[in-house]
Amino acid sequence: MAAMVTLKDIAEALNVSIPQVSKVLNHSHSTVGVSAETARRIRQAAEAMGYVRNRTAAALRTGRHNTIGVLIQPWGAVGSGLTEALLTGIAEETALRDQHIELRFYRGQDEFHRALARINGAAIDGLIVAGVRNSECADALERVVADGLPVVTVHIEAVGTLPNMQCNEREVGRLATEHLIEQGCTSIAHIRFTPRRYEGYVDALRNAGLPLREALVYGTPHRLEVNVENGQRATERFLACGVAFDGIVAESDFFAMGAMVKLIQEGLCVPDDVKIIGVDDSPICLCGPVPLSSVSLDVPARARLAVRKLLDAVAGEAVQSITCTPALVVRRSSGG
Amino acid sequence: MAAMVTLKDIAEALNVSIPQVSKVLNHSHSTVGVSAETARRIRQAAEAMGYVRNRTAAALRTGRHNTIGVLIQPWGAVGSGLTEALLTGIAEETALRDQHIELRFYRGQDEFHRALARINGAAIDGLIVAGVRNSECADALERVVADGLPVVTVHIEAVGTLPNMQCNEREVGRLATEHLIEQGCTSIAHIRFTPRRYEGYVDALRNAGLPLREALVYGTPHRLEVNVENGQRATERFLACGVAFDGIVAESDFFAMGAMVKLIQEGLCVPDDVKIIGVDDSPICLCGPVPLSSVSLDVPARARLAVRKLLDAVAGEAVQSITCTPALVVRRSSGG
DNA sequence: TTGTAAGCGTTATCAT
DNA sequence: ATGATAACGCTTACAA
Repeated sequence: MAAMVTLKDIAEALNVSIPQVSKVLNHSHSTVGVSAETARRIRQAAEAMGYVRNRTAAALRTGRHNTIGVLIQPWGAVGSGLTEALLTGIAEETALRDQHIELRFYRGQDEFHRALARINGAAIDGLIVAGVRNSECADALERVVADGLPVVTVHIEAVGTLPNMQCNEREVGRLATEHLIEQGCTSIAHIRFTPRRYEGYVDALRNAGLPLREALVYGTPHRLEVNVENGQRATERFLACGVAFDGIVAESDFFAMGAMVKLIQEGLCVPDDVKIIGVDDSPICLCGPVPLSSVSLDVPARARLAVRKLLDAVAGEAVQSITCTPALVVRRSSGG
Repeated sequence: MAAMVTLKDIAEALNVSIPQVSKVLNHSHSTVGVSAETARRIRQAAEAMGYVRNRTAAALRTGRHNTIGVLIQPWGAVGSGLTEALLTGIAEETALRDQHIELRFYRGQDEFHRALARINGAAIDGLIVAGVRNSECADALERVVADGLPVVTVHIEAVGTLPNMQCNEREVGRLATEHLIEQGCTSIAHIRFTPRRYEGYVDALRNAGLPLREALVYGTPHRLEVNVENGQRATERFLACGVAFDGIVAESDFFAMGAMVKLIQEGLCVPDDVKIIGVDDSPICLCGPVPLSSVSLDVPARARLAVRKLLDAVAGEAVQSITCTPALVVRRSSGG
């Protein structure tokens, strides 16, 4: 480890006291209590000697680490790009505000608790959590909050009293379905997984006076089953059930891609015979035979919001959940 | 901020000295110099009072932060999942070794230098960098190393003297091409971007005594052009050039997906008429009409290796670049 | 085995 | 405007 320049080194070199140097270099820009001339000399010396502030010492003294913990469960289907979107969003905002990121992943519930214990080692000012799935984890988080560490979550829906940066999930289903209706579809199938989006789908049909047909709704119970294969399987069912359809609302782009592939295999044309829309606006939307329309959950924006709100909380403000509006991303698969 | 229990609190509660408590709680498991009984009491009290070690104070004292910096340029095409694979690989290994991660992204060269300056604030023991593209950045890194902060990179090829966890890139091209040859292809096209993989492609053709045809090689000069559209465009060219072909080695899964889509549109059958293989083994391999064979660069393994080697370097060992061997992932698109 | 003392680099308080 | 002094919580020598 080479020369690690400290305040002391500069103070000695200039024959001034350490606090003087500290005030000039690290106390933002309010150079109160230091003459302009001394300040200039100090700044110059610091530059020349290559001073870089020791964050650790400052943190120990002030109790502020300028670091936020990020605890996430790899999110969405692998390949959806949601985790990456979340991280880059958080990273952008933290960089803007001169904050650092301490990252930790977890998978199951056991890992969650261990990860939480580790990351909560008094080196962060607050915590962003993505992927809290059950109230048991939420309890652990509430305890952390009670201990003085602010927490903001970025997840589908709020758990407990933790402020969550969320999307209007019902609107997701409604938006997608309404879009297909506007494009002229009158019989719309749905590949589902979560209840809210399904409700939105039902809302849209109802509002348009279209019937809801059981045979045109296919659901998978487990997260892991949100994949291309199940999109294909769902579409096979739709084709076999005898009820004609001209649109598919898939609540995941993976489902949608599977549906598209199956339809084309069967000689149908997308979007002319059947229009399709997915959810997530993931990179795979551009990988198929026809570019896939989708509903964006605007993860990067929510991530940035999470950082801002967390810093507010660190500053002592009370923060609450925020619900964002999903956005339509129209491409060829929906005939737009 | 609620009760923050310190060594002092425990020491006072038990009428022992602070160092005693420190030895028992934080000095791993070598409880030398402390009676079994005292140790037991201390551990019990710590548990009861909810002690959690103040990493910041320990770091200030010891100079060891148990934290590694991760500085990455979002990697590969968006959606390739490489960034996520890299991060989860690093995270797994660091978790195993009780290390923490400080994360920072950068995009252009300017951001690189700013990010490097920020992350190098004496709160990390070493640095993993992914995405160094030019020697100018490498110089900055070498300076950091000279200042005492070990650096390990995870990139396509080593830059300067920085130890790099890399893949045998020539082997990537060779492996993919040989696989198609083994599957019976005798006229293989190539959608290229990097020189090494192209060389591997040429090697394989040569070894098999197959001719190299200019018309069956299509390349894009810029990274950003590694996408599905250019895969389609390349395939159009191949189809139009008049030279028959029965295989395509695409050096990216995106290229490969574009090729697959185009071939099927033209009424050709994959893999019967044309076999295809990509590179990256990304999630999109499973999104098309036919599951895509690919060559895996084994990013997670290289990420874990990077952590291990970096910690070795932190411990004072000299570390050198390591070259991993790519692995074939056979799926239907190559007839395997 | 146990306790005392010093110090990591910074910031905050209080004299001067 | 400036400087002396203490303190953040922990670890390491060294003395008892």
